[in-house]
Amino acid sequence: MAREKDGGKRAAIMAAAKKLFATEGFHGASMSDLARATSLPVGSLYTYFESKEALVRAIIEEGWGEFFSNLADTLTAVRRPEVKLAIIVYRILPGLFEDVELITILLSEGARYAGLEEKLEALTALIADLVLELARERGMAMAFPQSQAKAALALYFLGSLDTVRLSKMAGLEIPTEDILDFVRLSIENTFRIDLDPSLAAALPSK
Amino acid sequence: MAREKDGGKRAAIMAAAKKLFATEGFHGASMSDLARATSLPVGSLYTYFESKEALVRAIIEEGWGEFFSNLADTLTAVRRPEVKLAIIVYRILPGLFEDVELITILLSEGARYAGLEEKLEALTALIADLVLELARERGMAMAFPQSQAKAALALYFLGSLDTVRLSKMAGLEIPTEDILDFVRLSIENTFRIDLDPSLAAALPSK
Amino acid sequence: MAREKDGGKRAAIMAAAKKLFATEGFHGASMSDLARATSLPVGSLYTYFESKEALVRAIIEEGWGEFFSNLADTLTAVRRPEVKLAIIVYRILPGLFEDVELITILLSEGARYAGLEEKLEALTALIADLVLELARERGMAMAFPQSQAKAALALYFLGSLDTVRLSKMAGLEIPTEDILDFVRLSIENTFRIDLDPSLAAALPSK
Amino acid sequence: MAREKDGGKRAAIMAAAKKLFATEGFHGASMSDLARATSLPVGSLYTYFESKEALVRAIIEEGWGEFFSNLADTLTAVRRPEVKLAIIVYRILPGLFEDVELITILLSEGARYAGLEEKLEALTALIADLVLELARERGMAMAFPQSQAKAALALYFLGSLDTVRLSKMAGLEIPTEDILDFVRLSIENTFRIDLDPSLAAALPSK
DNA sequence: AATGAATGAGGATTCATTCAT
DNA sequence: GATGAATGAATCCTCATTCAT
Repeated sequence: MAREKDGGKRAAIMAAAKKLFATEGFHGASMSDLARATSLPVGSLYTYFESKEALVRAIIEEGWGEFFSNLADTLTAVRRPEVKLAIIVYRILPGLFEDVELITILLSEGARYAGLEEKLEALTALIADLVLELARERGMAMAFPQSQAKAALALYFLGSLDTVRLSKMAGLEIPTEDILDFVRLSIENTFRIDLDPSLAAALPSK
Repeated sequence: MAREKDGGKRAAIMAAAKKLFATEGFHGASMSDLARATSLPVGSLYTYFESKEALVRAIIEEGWGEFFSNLADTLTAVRRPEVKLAIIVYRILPGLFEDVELITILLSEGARYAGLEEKLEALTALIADLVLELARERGMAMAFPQSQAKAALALYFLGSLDTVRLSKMAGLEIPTEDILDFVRLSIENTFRIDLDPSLAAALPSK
Repeated sequence: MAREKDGGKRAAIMAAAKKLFATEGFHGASMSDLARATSLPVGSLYTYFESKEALVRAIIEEGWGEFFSNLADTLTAVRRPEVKLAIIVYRILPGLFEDVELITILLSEGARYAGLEEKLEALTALIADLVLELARERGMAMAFPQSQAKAALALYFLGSLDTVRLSKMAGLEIPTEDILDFVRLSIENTFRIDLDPSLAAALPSK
Repeated sequence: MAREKDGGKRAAIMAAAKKLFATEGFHGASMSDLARATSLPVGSLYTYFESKEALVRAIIEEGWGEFFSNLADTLTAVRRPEVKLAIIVYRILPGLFEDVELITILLSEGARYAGLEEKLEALTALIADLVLELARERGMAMAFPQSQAKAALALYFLGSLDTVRLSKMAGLEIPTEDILDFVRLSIENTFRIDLDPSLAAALPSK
């Protein structure tokens, strides 16, 4: 039997590539740089990833996948919409915001190869349901028409990602906590809801 | 006397570069591509711009400069803060949003060479004053602490830019109009103000 | 295991580069010229040498190193100073003078990258000791003050190299033998010594 | 009538080029660099010199010409050979050695275009006569056969130039004075002559 | 599977010279 | 004559990928 492809090595490559792509840019980091960073021969990179593109794609897919499945899990596992929101806002978003490297790559030229827009569509769809739920429960007329809700979501999501990115990568002085606070406050105002942190703590994290 | 450096040629190079950088990415567009696109010999590109970096820098500087001076002009030329806001929201932002190429470059790796964060700081400072003015006039307690205002502004600004970019460049289906509507509505809600389009129309555009 | 870096290829590149740099000049010979001369793709040149500069440096280092270690070996392996001189003058110098390509490069712009002056200092130091030894043994008052000895050595060394170079590369009609004869005679006169060729033949060459 | 070619401008170009070629190398200094250094438009350089090559050639020709005509003048104007030698050694050589820039260019790749070897032949011929004269007058059997005299002269001449160059341009620590002293001493020893400085002072300099 | 040398098209940039003005 | 923009071949070097070992 031939040796198995080594999962640890694959992970190591992805980790190093994530850092490199984030700091140097997709084009700024060469496969040789990556080989050096991982102390692996160039050839090996190609036994784990078909191409440089495939590598970014994998990084984005994994990062996004984790974020997205956390989100989906929460939405299905939890019943009360305000708890869903609280978990998103106190656990899932902060987790994503921690990962500046992923964010940077997500917003970079490398994302060209990863279909960011479809991911956003899926996200939008998921949240749209949550919003509907909330509106129904609270007997609210939706503050925005559906189309604006989509714009609102994209704007908030991309806006926070980009703000986090610029803060951490380019020295813009805005603490991630301020961004999160603003997002929470906006949600609370929009849905006239109270997002108590304890709501999020109630459920065990995945 | 020899031929004068041709302003039209310089502009043509910038225009072509803007399009190329936006569609192919800063690294994806080579100077040879640009030469072909402008029907100019490579060498000529370098009589007008010291380097590829200098070229993006010029594009960003020019685009941002126009946007920013429009903004600054409005803020000094107009007295009533709600009119300032209306002009920003009905004239200046739409103008900026029209220029997807600029937006794309602004958010790309090319911006690495253009100090985007300083530009954002300047923008933030300008708007912060406007917000204070508004709050004072309306006798409102500020809805957010100062720090969150900064986060809020960055988030809204970057978020709309990025949403516009993805809509127009990557097929995310969100009309620019929805984005603008959402921004207006948010402002109206935040400041309990009414941003009638006619307020903006009142003043002659620059 | 992948192919090993091929020492023969490295040597072939150096040999071809040596010839090219000597005949065309460091700037006159392009890396493409070298690729053509070696029937190797340009890229391969760079798997063996980091840059064009590194390539000249290697050539100079190797050539000088061989010359210098021959010299140093002789000085330590042999006891009698007149035998040392004889070996230098009948074996080591002629060997160096044979290598016009090396000499040409040594005296060219390429040497800018190779610290010729430090090499000369080292050479001077080595010979200075020999001269002292000789003077002491022969009970001679040194003909020159120390400082002039340094000037004398540099002048003789650089002068012979340059004369050899111009003879062989530019058609100046001075046989290498004449240059060597003159150097020998000068030494014999200076130290009132007799440099019989047989003294040099006595020792086995390295 | 058209404006005359401006001699001052031509001289200024040559002076600046001399400095640039010496410090940056012939290839290292571009015509644009030269234009900047002279505050002259590139085009003007070409109204005074047909090409970059022609420019080095002119620099070498002028520098060498001055040196050589000084030498020739002395040899014809003065009768006693020891005075000739004294003038050469106390006035002409020091003058040449002062001009490191010229020396550097003379020994550089730029000299490729200037026929250095013919110049050396001419110099050799001139000095050979002087040597013969001396030998005859002093009733000496020539210390060297004619061929070695040629080698000796080339070696001394090129050697001192190269030593001066490396001292002043590359930090080799040998004062020009030491070089000159050594040359004088060598001549005095060779021809059993006394080169009193006052011999040189006797004649008015050109 | 592992390795890392090999490849050569393509990258940004320079530069001597020309020539329209 | 003076000017300096125009030119495009040529410069050094990089890099994703392949493939012999």
